Amino acid sequence: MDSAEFHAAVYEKVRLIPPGKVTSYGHIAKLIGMPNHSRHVGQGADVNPPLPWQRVIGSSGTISDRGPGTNGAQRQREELEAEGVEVTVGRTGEFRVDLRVYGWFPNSVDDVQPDDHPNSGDEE
DNA sequence: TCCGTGACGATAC
DNA sequence: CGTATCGCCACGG
Repeated sequence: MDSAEFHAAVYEKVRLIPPGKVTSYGHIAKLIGMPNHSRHVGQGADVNPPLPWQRVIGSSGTISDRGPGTNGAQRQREELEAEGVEVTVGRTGEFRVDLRVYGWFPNSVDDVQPDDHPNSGDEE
């Protein structure tokens, strides 16, 4: 698979993420059949069109910080909250989403159905 | 070719 | 929750 195909595959998955939900880079990588390319998923972020990357965060529910001076993470937080996603802020200023509530991790995009509730019966 | 680096992941402590 | 280590792979120097 070429890098172009890779990015295209990532694009298809990311655009399927429903509003009010978030997933992780690793899961996107798994969906496209490359579970070890988690880092490349994010790496292609700047070469892809304006995808809803705000819904793609780390496996721990943390939003990556692009470094000081960048308001990207802050913007993502606002975008997510606008969609109804509760974003918390740690003492070190990191943004965090509760994956137990807002996580979107279907076994495959083929498993995603309009009438389905992939997150039903959660909580623990 | 090797090395450093990176919107990552998982495990160990 | 924090740091440390290893694994993964593409890119540039």
